[in-house]
Amino acid sequence: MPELPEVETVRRTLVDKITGCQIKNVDIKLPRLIKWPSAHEFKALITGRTIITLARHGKYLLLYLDNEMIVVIHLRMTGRLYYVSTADLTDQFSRIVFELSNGDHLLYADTRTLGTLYAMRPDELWRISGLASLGPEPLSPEFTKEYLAGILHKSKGKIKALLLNQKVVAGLGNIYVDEALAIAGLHPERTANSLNRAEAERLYSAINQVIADGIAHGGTTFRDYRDGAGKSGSHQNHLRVYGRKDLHCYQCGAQIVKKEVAGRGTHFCPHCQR
DNA sequence: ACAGGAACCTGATAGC
DNA sequence: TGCTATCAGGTTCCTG
Repeated sequence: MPELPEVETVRRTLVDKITGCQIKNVDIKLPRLIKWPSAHEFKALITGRTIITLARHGKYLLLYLDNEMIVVIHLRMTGRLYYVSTADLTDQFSRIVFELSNGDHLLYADTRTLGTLYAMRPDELWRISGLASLGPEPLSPEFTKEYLAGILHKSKGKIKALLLNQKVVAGLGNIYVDEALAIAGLHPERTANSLNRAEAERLYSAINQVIADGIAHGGTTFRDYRDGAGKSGSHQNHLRVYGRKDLHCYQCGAQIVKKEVAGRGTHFCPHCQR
């Protein structure tokens, strides 16, 4: 479900509400979601601690506590993290409930239960391989045209697969990759090293643009995604190709194609993207 | 290096 | 109406 713009929106809509709150208790309804340490230790480590801040790296959320511990959360496909004010705990997919000392709750809900949670000190974060190996973030100083061009040049795989790789760029997922390729006018099955300089620069700009737009619109809600206040995003109203199979391309009128590429449902305009 | 498939899960929806 | 197949915003692991 959530890609960088969705996870960042969750962070922004949550950080001010929970900073300074003490975690009075943790109700772990589904212990197997806790990947490190044991669910029992997880609960002991964070109960009674105060939340310092909420950060994000790629698609990971990092909840900093006042005892040097960091609760790391990955929402995977259907995870949702949101603030519930009046003990309104009616979510049927509620999996982990953080009870706050002010009487409110920070709720982790997850339909497919693929999400993962950890509690670690900063020097233990290397254990989360996906977090430790993240590439640069779009819109960051580390993500430069030269960096992307260099990666493209030495990669022989399909451009779609490359962009889904979190080691290459942190935070892109299936929706935003399709959208970035649409904006750049590039076919998802192009080999990465076949892009010329101008195409690489178009792709670079498209990635930054689509991520910035996604954040500005509060993320894309197709089904499950909600922000930290339980609200939907609106970027689904701005998508060019994703979810538009057989509909007409806004630019040329051709029918949008959906095809499996790199193991994922992939949408593109066969006329505009080459 | 890379491709493809399976695995981890549950539920909505499309099709018959 | 009801049953079945397919698909889903992600990541990791295994095989070829």
